[in-house]
Amino acid sequence: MNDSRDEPSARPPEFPQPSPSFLVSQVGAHAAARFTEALAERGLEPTQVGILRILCARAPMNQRALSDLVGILPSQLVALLDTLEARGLVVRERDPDDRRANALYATEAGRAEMRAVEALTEVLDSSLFAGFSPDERSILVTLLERIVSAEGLHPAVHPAYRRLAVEP
Amino acid sequence: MNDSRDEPSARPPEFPQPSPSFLVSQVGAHAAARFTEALAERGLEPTQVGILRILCARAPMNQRALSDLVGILPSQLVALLDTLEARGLVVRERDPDDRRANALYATEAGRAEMRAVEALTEVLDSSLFAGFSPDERSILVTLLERIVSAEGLHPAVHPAYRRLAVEP
DNA sequence: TATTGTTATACTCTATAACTATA
DNA sequence: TATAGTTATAGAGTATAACAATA
Repeated sequence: MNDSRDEPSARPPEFPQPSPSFLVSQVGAHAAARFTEALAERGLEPTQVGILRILCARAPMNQRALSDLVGILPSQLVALLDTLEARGLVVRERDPDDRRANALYATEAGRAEMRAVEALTEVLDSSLFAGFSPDERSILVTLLERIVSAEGLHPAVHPAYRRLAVEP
Repeated sequence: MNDSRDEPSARPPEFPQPSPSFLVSQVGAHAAARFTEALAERGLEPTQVGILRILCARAPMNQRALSDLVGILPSQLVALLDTLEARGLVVRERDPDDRRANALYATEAGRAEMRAVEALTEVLDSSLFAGFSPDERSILVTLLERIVSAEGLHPAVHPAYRRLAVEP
């Protein structure tokens, strides 16, 4: 780690200037890794949080709709929801209108867990953007949100669930 | 205003403002996915390019050093280099100073391939940052590079290759 | 004895298809 | 017949250990 604050990174001269795409992917993967680390302290994985996040915002929802939204196969959703339900964060209720379908809800404990994860994320933000002024942080967010919008990404769905891909 | 038009994804009100960490990870994963797609047209995978990039910049290098740098296990490096060597992008020569070790080099074809990948990356940049002015693009790059520096990332090594090292 | 590259193998994810119960 | 959820299984990917050659 570098203890000099605003000093530009010491780029080895033999490596060319990386592209903006590479940079955002590199920093994004690092942020994801640090988030995964932080979550581990609560015994959670990013995918579980991704599902919990959706169910806190959009309930009830059946498994097919959830599968389509986040891009996780219905068959793997089963085990994922089993874990979340066993921990009391989510419930499956039978949909009275279609008895084949499960109506998924986040429980109150699930909402509390989600709030804890959000607190943990704020700590991560403080660490990752420690050298940033409020203005700089806000500029970065604005620029990234324009890409989210222009690329048609769902604002709360992480694309890595759809397929694990690495680097540009 | 902008309901379900073909307007780029407005934020559904039930989802809270995402954290900067989530945003950079989300956009980064999307950029990575698009890069993977683009690479597929050349029959390459991101990991192969990551190795080729290193060997174009730093040669000769043995497999142990490469493994340590990019965080790929020595055993998986074998098959990876087999593929790159079979395609003529990389060569293994025996290190005369230490006959256990291979001296790895990118070939001229490997360098040409790397240039093609860089051209392809520029196309991706143009698409991903299409709505950005040169100033905005440069601001984003500067902010991201400060994180690369502050977090001690190697400017040319993608963190997703790195395994979580377990100390014995 | 330790290290480099390699192989063999065990383990873990992911994807596909089959099964059930509803519709 | 088709669909929601589940289960079973095959395939891909990843990690660990053993091995030969060399130091």
